[in-house]
Amino acid sequence: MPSNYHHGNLRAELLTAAEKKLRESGPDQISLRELARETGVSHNAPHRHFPDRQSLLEALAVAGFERLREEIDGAVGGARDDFGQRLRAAAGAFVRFAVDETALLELMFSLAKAEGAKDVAEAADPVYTAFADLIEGGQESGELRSDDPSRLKLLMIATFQGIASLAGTGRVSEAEADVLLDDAVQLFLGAGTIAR
Amino acid sequence: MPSNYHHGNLRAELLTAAEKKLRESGPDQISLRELARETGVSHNAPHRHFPDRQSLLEALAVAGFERLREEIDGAVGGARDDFGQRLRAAAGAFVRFAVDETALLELMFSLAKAEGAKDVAEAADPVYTAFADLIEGGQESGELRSDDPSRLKLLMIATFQGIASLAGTGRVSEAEADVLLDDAVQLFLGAGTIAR
DNA sequence: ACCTGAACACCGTTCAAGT
DNA sequence: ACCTGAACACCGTTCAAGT
Repeated sequence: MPSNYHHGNLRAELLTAAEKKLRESGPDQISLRELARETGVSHNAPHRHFPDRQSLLEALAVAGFERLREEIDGAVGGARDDFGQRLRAAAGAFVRFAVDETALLELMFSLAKAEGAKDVAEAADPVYTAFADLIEGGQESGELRSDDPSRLKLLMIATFQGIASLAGTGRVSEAEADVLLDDAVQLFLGAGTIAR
Repeated sequence: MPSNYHHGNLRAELLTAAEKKLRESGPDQISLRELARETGVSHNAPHRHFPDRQSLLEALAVAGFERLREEIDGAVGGARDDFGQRLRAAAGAFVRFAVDETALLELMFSLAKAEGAKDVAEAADPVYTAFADLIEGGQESGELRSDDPSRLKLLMIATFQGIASLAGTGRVSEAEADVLLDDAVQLFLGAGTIAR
């Protein structure tokens, strides 16, 4: 039953190969035909799993958001039961992802806003929700001030997003990003000055 | 002297057409052959100005950074002679650019980090320098605390970058981005709480 | 359902040639 | 210097066909 009809997980194999290519050479270098060649199927076999090139990219983005979500959740779960620690862990996981998977994250954000890619936007949602829930929890427990919850929440997300962007594009090193994250969390927790 | 050899500003015309295409359809839809067709030259004429597709994209990014720099400088110059106002104006110009030229800014950042594109990285530098100089000026005049200049500076740049990213990808509206900018500036100026 | 093979239009890039 | 025209290899996409 190995059957010349391939193993049945062609879709997964294509995605893995595409992710590798994305990491090494960027999204422009992802070619359906080349992926098919590498996977040992006809140039047309991928079409059954991904109707066009765009849908392959979207699938990559969806999987990326799912993985990012898992890593944020994992980091939060592994942190001490203290709001500052959990927030720091979540943001740290985000920045780590931005450094390790720069091209993928770029693709993810790029498609999440694209008109056509509804599924990508849906996959992106839980990531923002994860941050939002965490922050709202801190506000409810009083660990974070809550003069205007939604504004503070957005500002925090923006800041983490910005640090991830700087780190992802190499404008700050990972060590500098860690310091930035510490400073940002401390600032938001209202600990006073930014730098000790 | 109109000469069938085209007008002499083929390069500029190609860039303009490419920018339009980028805005309307994204970078993937930029095709040298199509630009040549639209401009009324042979499919090979662009090659004299841009040796390959990548160099056209890099030229777009370089021009983009130059324009962004000009708009930031213009905004700062037009603001009141008060650090908070000038900072707010600079960040506002940045966010406006992110909203109006989302695809271009995405391309700019993407190429500024790319290994090969040294000229793009060089064009990007003045933009960061503009923010850095502004912030350092505020620290020197005492309008901005300076416990640790470089850390605060990076955190501010990251925050503005994040707000621009949220606004550019449509995750916040332009009005929300304005509020975010106000909050961020107020926070950094140490005015106390984030929300009044 | 899943894959193959041929065909079409398009693209980037290169080369030889024209003015 | 700047542009043309032909040629090459590659690509995404579609269609008819095989199992």
